[in-house]
Amino acid sequence: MHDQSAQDARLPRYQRIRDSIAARIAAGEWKAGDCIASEAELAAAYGVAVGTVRRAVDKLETDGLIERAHGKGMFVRRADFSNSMFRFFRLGSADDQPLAPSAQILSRDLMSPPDTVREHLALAPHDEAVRLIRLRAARGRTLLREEIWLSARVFGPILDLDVNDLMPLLYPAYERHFGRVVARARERLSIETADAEVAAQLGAEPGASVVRIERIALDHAGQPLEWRVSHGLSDQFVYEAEVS
Amino acid sequence: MHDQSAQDARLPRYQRIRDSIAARIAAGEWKAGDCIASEAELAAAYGVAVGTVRRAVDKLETDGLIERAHGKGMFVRRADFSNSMFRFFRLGSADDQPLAPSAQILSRDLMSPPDTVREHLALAPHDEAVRLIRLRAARGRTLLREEIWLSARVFGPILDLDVNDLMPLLYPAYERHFGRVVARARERLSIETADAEVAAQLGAEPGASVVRIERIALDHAGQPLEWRVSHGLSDQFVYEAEVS
DNA sequence: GAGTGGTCTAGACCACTTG
DNA sequence: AAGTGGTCTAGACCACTCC
Repeated sequence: MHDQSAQDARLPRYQRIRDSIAARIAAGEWKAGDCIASEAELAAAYGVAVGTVRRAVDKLETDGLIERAHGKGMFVRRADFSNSMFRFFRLGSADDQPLAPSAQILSRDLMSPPDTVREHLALAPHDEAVRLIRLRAARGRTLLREEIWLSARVFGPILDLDVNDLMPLLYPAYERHFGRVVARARERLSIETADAEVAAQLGAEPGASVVRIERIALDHAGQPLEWRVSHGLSDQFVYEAEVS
Repeated sequence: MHDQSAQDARLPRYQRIRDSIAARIAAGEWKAGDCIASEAELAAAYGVAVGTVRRAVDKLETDGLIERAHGKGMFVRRADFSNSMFRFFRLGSADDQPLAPSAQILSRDLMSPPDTVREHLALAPHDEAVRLIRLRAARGRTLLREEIWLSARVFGPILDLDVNDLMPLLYPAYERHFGRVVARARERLSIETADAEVAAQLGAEPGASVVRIERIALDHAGQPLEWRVSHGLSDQFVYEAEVS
């Protein structure tokens, strides 16, 4: 259990309890669909008032990790919130097939990152980085080609993990193996023409119009965890955002 | 003040208080940037415990209507839509010229809106709507072609206003002339090929790749004010968003 | 009826900002 | 020092689900 924030006395207790419960879910203590401990049990276990536990589970609920059912209990959410595929593409709208987008990791490399990556991940001058190349597909069609960068100092051991430990989703794997929780992200979209490599991997013509999505993923403290550049076919692409 | 939910005894009190405060902001009692009443004052005024007021303002904060500053107070958020152009395009990156994007209103019409517009604006079956077509340009290049729909019941007089009263920006004009404040919006992006009209107005070839931006603009109470479909040239397009 | 989450109270103490 | 929001407590009572 790599549950740093749960130990950090600077954070409020409801936050530490929230992170602890999130880590216990991530560690598999409660699996998707399971009913977790009741509010009263959690309060007793953590030695706090019920109201404090309620604040923690309030946050877990808005974060999408659990669902609460009045009179029944609190349940680990089945649909994983960190699956960005569904945020990016209109798929399975007509027939309500629960399509399972696949992920295929093409490569994992330890390398010296380009300056832009170094900057986004706040790496020191000679720090190395891990680069993953991954394809995401659904309905037998490759929709996303992702280039993912991580600090080797933190995520180095990811190179030696069994590929299945990184499936199907990466963010839960970060939490499982490294205790790092992606709390939020900033994204930047633009339109490009595909270069030869991206075009080949997406099954498109070089020069085809593709969407470029840059994403910096941050933990609850605002520290950068992951830098990602994804390219997607534009014809099925859709992106939704709340602006204020 | 049509503050139905604040009277509906079926809703919890924190919800009714939240709606009441939202309505008071929408009515102009507190304007953008203003410090609203303190938690203690609100609790006394509504005759509830401070904790109940806190739940109400928690919701207002996550809804983005107010910001809270520890030790100072709670402030009405200033939704800054003043330059949506800059949210959409990378311009003037090299030389830091504060370029002035221009706006040109091509047409203003009273018409029966298509069903999709009727739905987004929550119009009654025979309500009419106002449609504006507007071009946005910068650096001598047309970058956005906007199709803007408003309820004629609310915004009908916009047809008779001097065009200069709608310049340079529409949202401030809505507030000036109709007292309607855009508080937030939902946007939906996708990629299309330009049809003949859009291509001509953007100075592109028909079939060129363009960005389609749908936006529903809402007031503080969540009522739809404006529905807008914009098309932009994709080569200079960039879109930034915070995800959580 | 027992157990669950949902609402609400009335305080305590702390941390931050301003005068 | 006074006023603000932030955390936390220890209860009360209600509404819902399941046995």
